[in-house]
Amino acid sequence: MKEKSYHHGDLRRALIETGIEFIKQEGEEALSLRRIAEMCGVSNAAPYAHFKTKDEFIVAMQHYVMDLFSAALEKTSIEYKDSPSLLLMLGKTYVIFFYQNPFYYDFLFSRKNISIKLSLENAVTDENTPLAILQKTAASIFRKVKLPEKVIQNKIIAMWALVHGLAAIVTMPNIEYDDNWETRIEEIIKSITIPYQT
Amino acid sequence: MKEKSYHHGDLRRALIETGIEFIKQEGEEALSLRRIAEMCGVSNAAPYAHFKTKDEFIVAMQHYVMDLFSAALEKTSIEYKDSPSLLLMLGKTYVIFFYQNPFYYDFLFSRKNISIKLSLENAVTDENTPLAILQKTAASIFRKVKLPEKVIQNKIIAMWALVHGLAAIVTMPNIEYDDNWETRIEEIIKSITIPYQT
DNA sequence: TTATAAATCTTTACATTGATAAGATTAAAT
DNA sequence: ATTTAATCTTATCAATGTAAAGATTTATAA
Repeated sequence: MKEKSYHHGDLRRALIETGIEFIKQEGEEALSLRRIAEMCGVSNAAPYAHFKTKDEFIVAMQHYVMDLFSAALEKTSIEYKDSPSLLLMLGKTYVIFFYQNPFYYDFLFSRKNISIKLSLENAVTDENTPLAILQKTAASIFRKVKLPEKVIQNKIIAMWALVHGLAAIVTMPNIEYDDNWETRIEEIIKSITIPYQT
Repeated sequence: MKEKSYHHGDLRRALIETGIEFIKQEGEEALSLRRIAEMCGVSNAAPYAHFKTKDEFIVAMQHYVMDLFSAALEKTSIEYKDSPSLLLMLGKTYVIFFYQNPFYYDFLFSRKNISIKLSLENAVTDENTPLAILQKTAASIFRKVKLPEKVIQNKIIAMWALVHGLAAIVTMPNIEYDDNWETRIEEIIKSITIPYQT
């Protein structure tokens, strides 16, 4: 731990962590590379030794946050292993993760940001992407009911869409709702048996 | 139609329409107020006679696009009035709207942008917001089944989350899927009767 | 060890952008 | 017709991403 050396020592990590903390509180829109550099005590051009461009920096942070997200899902996956409410709890975890850090939603999923490959059909279940985890669980549950593969695939996507949409909704800044989303989310997911027509 | 007068004549409208066309093709991230001004044949400061700030310009465009969205839903609402598949078709329209113009999704819903008030509980059904339209329809359908009000509210939110999430998914740039989303969407929405547990 | 190379950081500089101020031109109002 | 308000232009500024050139430290190789 040097006091004030020319070299920072661990700038790359410092930039990422400072940047993520900033995004967590103020959102990506407000993030300026120069300010993050300043917060880390280095000059404005220093980050360019570690990231070719600001976008590359963003991508690095995304992977960091995406790992947090995956970890949350995996934790639930283990905790509720073999429980009949596993899928429900996974969905709840999905939503709560963003509910607790609203800025992460846009940061991970806004159109220009998505650097994570997602696959719908025949998910690569050996990967630990959030989608893969959800897919794997949903698939194993749905397959217990004998149904055409296509229907199962559709159900998986529907389940994903439901929780993803809920995440989008609960992170909207101008949404009005009475309190306790956290308990409500579970009820909403359960209510999914909607009597749509034809 | 003057050829080249000092005054533009209808600059405000021109800016909005040019801006929206730009967003439709390149997304909001790429939009610069100066470039839009240039495209309209005026100087860089001209827009400030019509919008105090860039954000105000953005909000104006959002309302424009949101109106397009509402109109699409209302059209479906009329077309399938009294049809048993009304809700399904509304949901499909919701998703297709963004599927056809992916950049609109982020533009309307990205966190910093949402200037439209949304209400979950006891929706203001006399307004023509997309949510209100969906809510009104869903409510009238769900209420035919005798259920506690809270359950109905949950189902409404679930329905909204499902289509909103689908919209988010189909507009993701890195998502892989085989063709014909348009026909698929309907099947996915229908498959919503998911056998979740507990 | 020492000379050379590579990595990391600073300073300077530039182009783009949102925004403001001062003034020119036109349209509206009295 | 004179005044007033709206609209537009031409500077100008500060913040930002980024490139270039050089300084300082670390790593490598002789």
